[in-house]
Amino acid sequence: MSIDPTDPRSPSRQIADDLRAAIEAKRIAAGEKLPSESELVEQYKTAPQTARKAIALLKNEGLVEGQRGRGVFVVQQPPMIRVGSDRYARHLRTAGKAPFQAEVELMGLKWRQEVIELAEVPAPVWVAEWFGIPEGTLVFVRRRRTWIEQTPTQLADSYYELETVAGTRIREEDTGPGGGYARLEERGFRLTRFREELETKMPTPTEVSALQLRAGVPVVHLHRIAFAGDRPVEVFQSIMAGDRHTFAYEFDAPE
Amino acid sequence: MSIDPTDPRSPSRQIADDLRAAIEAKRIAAGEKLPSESELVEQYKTAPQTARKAIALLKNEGLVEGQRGRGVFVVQQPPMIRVGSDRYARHLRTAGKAPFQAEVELMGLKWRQEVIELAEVPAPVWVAEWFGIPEGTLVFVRRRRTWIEQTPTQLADSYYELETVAGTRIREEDTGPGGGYARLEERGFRLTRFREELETKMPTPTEVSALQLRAGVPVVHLHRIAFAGDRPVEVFQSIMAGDRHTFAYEFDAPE
DNA sequence: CAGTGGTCTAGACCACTAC
DNA sequence: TAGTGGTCTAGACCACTGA
Repeated sequence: MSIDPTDPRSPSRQIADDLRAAIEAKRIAAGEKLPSESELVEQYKTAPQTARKAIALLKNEGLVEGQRGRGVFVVQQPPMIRVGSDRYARHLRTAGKAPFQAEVELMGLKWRQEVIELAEVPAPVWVAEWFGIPEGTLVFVRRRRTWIEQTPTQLADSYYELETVAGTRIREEDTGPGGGYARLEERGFRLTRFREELETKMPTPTEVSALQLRAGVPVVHLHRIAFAGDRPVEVFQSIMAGDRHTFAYEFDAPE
Repeated sequence: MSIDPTDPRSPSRQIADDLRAAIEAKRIAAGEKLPSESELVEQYKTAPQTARKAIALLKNEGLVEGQRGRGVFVVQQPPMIRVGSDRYARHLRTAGKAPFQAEVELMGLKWRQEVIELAEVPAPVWVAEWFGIPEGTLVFVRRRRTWIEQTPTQLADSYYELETVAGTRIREEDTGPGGGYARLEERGFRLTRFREELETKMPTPTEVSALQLRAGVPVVHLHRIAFAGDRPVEVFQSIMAGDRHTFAYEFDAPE
């Protein structure tokens, strides 16, 4: 392994490509250590900063992770949580499970929610649009962070019109068995339909620390609207760690 | 604006945070130029490499884009293509539109597909699993790249069992009006159900060049299985540019 | 031709780990 | 204490843009 000066790829790129190939061919397995910076310098006869840059490229792809004083290691992919369109099944709610909880417990994992904020706030534009109310009207928001085992995985905000949640446990820390959706149904909002929209992008630094994301891990922005008949009763936004979630939808062929 | 040595954030991070704030507050609008490297060096009284690193951080977030000889510019978000669960509607196929085509033309955009490979290949593991056949059995694959206007947006592979596509136009460059699904239905496979699975990750360098991705743009891996009754007739994989697609699913509340 | 970004070289200090 | 990664400083060359 050495650098080919006639290669149009820059030296740092060549080193990165070599290492990536080694990782993909499992010559360096998940959890194993990459050659150290000084070893790369010696192997490739290059400057330390060039070796560093090669490693930086791999970090930004989410393939490797540096640990100060120890080395750079091939990332162990964390277990994926499958988020499916069948998780809103009513039978789960009547069994006292909130949608996300059901999903996670199915995989034998421990689940925890941390309530960050319960407040009345002026409705953001897109929330107001779904509710069909003027922008800035007061709405109730539940902000929370979801943990699975020891890792945060999701930042979730649920918005409700004030009269929808007046006097319900949705305004309290603990919404009770079955979660918020169970409380809505008790209030007579029979949830009939859901709409979900997904986007992906790189996280902001705030998101990186709130979700303890490694470099090179994108996030998924999930928007959900829960309908009771034609009426949107909950508008939901979630930012989820991209390396810990897959999304599955199953549907019949529309006519 | 200057660097605070007591701040726990590193200088490059402080500069990046300042610039990001300016971008988010639209003090620097989309398409506008950031201060040049030398201007940053002067403003913050720092070394050029530190300013460079700050800019590199923003690039990896997909917020800015460097243009050699011109400057660093705030990224213009490209228009998003909405990929919805209603795009498989049969009435579109009978109208001669392939699913993706219908979606895109609805937005008034021009659409083009470039066939990369038509071949019989040994089935990859996950494809074999869905078809319920031994790994390595020969299957037919259509690999193609989809362009919208002047930009590539999707790398798509469709897998079929050999007997499913024998003697059909699915094996040819041009599948004819309504696309591959229309041909399957003509053959008697009435498509009744779809399953889609989504994941997101950072692209490989190969994907970066094939999709002409900017730094800091993740990709979405979409897997789809098309069922005729209980039988999977097409297994599909697509890698899509994360900054050009949103995904929308609408479904009734399961019982 | 001056200005700008992209990359490399060279050397330094710090924080942390493992022995 | 030696080895490792993380960051900064300093200086250089090249490729490209725009006046």
